[in-house]
Amino acid sequence: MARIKIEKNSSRKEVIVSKAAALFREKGFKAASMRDLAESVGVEAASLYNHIKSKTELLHEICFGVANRFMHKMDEVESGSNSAIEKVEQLIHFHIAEMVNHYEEVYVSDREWKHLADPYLSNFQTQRRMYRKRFAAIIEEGIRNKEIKKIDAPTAVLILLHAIGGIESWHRSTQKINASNLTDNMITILVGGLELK
Amino acid sequence: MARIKIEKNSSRKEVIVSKAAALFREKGFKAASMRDLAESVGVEAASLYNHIKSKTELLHEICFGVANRFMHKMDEVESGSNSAIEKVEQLIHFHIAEMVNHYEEVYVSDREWKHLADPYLSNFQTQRRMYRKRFAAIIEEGIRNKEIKKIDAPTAVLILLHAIGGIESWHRSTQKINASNLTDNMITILVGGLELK
DNA sequence: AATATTTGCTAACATCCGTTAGTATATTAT
DNA sequence: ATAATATACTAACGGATGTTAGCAAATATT
Repeated sequence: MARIKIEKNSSRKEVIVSKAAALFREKGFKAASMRDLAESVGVEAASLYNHIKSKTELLHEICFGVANRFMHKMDEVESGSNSAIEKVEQLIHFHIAEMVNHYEEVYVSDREWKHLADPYLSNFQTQRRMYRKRFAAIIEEGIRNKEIKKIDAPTAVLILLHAIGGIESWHRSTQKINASNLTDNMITILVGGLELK
Repeated sequence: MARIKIEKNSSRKEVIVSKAAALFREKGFKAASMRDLAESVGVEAASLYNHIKSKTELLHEICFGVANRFMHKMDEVESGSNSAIEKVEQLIHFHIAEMVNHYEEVYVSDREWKHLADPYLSNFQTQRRMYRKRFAAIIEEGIRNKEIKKIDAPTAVLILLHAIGGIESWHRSTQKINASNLTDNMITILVGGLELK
């Protein structure tokens, strides 16, 4: 009889969530079937339901796991006493690190949250909006302090977040450029701009 | 008997493709059903098949329509005699204009192309790869000319494309900032960077 | 060793999906 | 007006999907 293998400090549910993240990333939430997931876990589809309530619960776990980590980091950055530019750089660093260390979950949380069901959906959207507002507030602080150019802060936030979220293509060909180089490049471009002055 | 209303110079198929783009954007390709589409067109599901071959064909039409427009613009920009920075700005302008004028199609082409079936899938991926290479070549030209900083050109391209592709949130609240302001902001940030020097 | 609990399996369900067949009706061409 | 074509409808198909019920085996607890 097949059995879900667990590592130390991890439940069978966590194994399933992790495999689900990989599958949802590859195929999309809707296109990934519970039978696909079962195969990737090494078990029959029905057996999954001894550990989880529903397919949607898997998406909850993934999305809110990611969102909570970002919120936590935002608390930390906000309460620090660095300059606005430094705070922005801290956040960019964190986003890239999350993208590298929890690629599947972050990707799914970014692209598949639409398939959450209420009340999780509205909850998630609210959290996301909050996060962006707090990010924008940091940029506005930088503008007041004359560290940052006079730009539309919410737009800048969207640009930053989507620029970072789009490293998926890089992730596929890992050897081409490593994470540290990538981070340097991103911060150079986003903070310093393309133009050589 | 219901009948698909057409405007001047547009076939019924084009109406369906256009409605499909809106639906695929809203729900995702897999989650959008042909019965949903039929309802939005104002007709029974089976009737759609008098005009199209399959659901996937709708995705082809959308994705390659968008891809062709970008390729065409790239031809035009490449053959011009502007500086590299100017070429980059031309392309950014075009991307934003496309995002504003053909929002649903561009969005779907960006996020749902995974659900294309071969040989369309590989065809699309190749075209996309080509486009990015040509974009990167312009940036590398700018680096050689000392117009642009020494950065990793493919990374810069990904950043630019994803930054622009992420204006979806802006599009939802149209009144907040208009297209021209947005474009200015984006070019300022992406070309000039955040930092005030 | 005996019992209780966890975990997995097979089988099946109701529902939704894309699509086709066959037919009726509206429009266009003759 | 008649014929030909384009368009829409109803009905139904085969298959995939998420999930449940009921039972068997493995593991943990006593």
